[in-house]
Amino acid sequence: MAGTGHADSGTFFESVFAVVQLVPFGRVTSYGAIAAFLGTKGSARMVGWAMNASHTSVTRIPAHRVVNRNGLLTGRHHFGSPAIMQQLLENEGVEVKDNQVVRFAELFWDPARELI
DNA sequence: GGTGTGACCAGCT
DNA sequence: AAGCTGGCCACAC
Repeated sequence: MAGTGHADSGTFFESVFAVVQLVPFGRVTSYGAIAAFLGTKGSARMVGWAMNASHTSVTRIPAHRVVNRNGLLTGRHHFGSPAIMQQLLENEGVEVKDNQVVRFAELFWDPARELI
């Protein structure tokens, strides 16, 4: 309580973290999909903002599996190095080219469709 | 307590 | 066709 620094103080963040952690290995999802799954459709920005706090969470969040609707690695700059996100994705077998996930439609993991 | 911002999305010009 | 603005909600100062 008294969120003085504990990022887990918020429910929304925990929900986002939980969904991201549920993303299978070698799969990717989008901010809007998570937002829609949480019921806050249109608030995809909050998901991205939650990801920003993901590194504050004690739990390791595979934020590299979260990309924008176009499959573009928009948040690559927030990993400390712009190449880390792509490196992590390629490490999982996800091919990335031009900061974009190849076969994004096939690797796309929708929580509202597969998680249920 | 109000204002600003943010790793987006979709629509309008 | 392409660029930009608005809108959405939650967190920090």
